[in-house]
Amino acid sequence: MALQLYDSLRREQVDFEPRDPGKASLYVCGPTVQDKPHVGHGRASVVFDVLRRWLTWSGYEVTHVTNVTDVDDKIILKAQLTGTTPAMVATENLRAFNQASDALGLLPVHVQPMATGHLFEMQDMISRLIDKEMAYERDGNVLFRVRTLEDYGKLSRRDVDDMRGSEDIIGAESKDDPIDFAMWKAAKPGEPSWPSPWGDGRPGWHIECAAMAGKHLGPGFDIHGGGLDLVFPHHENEIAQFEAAEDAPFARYWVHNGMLRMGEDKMSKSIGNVIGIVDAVETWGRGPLRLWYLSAHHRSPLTYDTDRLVEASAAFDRLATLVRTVRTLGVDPVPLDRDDVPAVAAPHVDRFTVAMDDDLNATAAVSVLHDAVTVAHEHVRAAETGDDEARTAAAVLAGMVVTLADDVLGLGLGAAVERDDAVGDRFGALVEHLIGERTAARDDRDFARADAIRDQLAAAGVVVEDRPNGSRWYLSDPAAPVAEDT
RNA sequence: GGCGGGGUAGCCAAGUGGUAAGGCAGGGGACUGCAAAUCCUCUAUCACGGGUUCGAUUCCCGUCCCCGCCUCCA
Repeated sequence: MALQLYDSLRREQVDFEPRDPGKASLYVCGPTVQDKPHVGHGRASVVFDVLRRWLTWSGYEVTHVTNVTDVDDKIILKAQLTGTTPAMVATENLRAFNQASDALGLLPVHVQPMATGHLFEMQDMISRLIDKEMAYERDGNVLFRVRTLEDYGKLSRRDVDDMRGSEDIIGAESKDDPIDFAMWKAAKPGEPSWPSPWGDGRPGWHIECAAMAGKHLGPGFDIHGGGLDLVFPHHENEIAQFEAAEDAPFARYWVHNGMLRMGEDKMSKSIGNVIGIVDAVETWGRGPLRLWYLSAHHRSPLTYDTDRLVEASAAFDRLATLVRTVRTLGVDPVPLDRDDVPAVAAPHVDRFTVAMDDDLNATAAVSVLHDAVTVAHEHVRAAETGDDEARTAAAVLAGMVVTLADDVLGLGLGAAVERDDAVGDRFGALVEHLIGERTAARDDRDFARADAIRDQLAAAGVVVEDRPNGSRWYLSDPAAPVAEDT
């Protein structure tokens, strides 16, 4: 059993067979840098980050490209409203986007092409379409002649005869056909523009992805991803332009992520319910946030809701607790080697693999992790009464959980626990001293003093728990607020 | 109106032609000086009505309801 993906174009789940054996190419539509990224962008980022991580785990050499749209109407408008330049708006928000990506623990993409850096490639593609008479110039604009493509609409399953057309750049009456869309837009006063065979202007949105995916990954690359809301017109038009210009298939698989909702409402600036990615990471922590992102199938809608983030935090703590508990046994979790899976871990790894291979069923995969945690805790119980074999099993299972959670799901579980070590290096002696005093008090059955010390430590953010083999401590998570917060 | 996706326990959410994972919350028990953590345990006629079938939550038809896209959007 190997990876299967649901392909939006074929409308069914199909085997993943890459263009080049052993390699996987991934193009994901990135942001238009008009504003700071919000948690909706984060969902798409995380979904495809997990896909990329799973492909890598599965042995593929992955090339991950995510573009940046750094020139468009909204960026220009934003610049006009704030009295700055489109380039400054784009640069500032691109920086915010990359900062948010780091906070989310996204693996850096291999190529981050920008529209303004690919004017030549876009103009070249447009020229070839004009030569083929599949595009035409009108008042400095260039439009794609939709009806010249027999299979236009195959991705979004739209019939050209049912389409109304839009006035994206010039009035419908000025077009040969109202449904033709702009590939090159003639310059308007005060707007950024570049020279072209058709006069100064700037590229249309859809042409950039067609040109850049083609340039960086080549015809027939493997996976094209993006939000479900991009299916039409964006992706439909990408396919149209690319396949018309190149006479070659564009992408082998189309993967789309579902939209994010804010309670009953759609996340929308006008409602004022936009949550920034960096804010969300600071509030909830990377692990809980990503666990929440993965709490629904990637094609299903997902709702941003405080209660659900609290649940995700609790679920994440359950994973972290196992790691901490295992370490109190005097052993460290043993990282999982995918090429040499220990027998105790094998059934879980197999189930995890089946789940992920099944169109990236991360929700089921997470449940496998939870099952493994339960089994590991059973081993911990036995280990605490001196069963060395059980101790080893617990360490192996905990390591498996950490490796899968971090390498594949990107939760940052190991890092969350390492933070305790970092603090321990500086203040550990102090904490240990207090715990020693508390232990002495408990031995004297002076529970009032023992509880006072525990309360004191708790006030400082140090949680003390008594285990059969002694007391342990760890930091309460600052990124796990109470339910009523926010 | 067109296209598409859904309705599974208090909540979130997988999944299967042979009575349904996991998490969170809650009840009970074990453990603990008390906690915490952990383990065990309890809680679902799978929207409604038909049909196919030995048997459907899972397939088909219909009904009701929800959501997304059809204009910019991850």
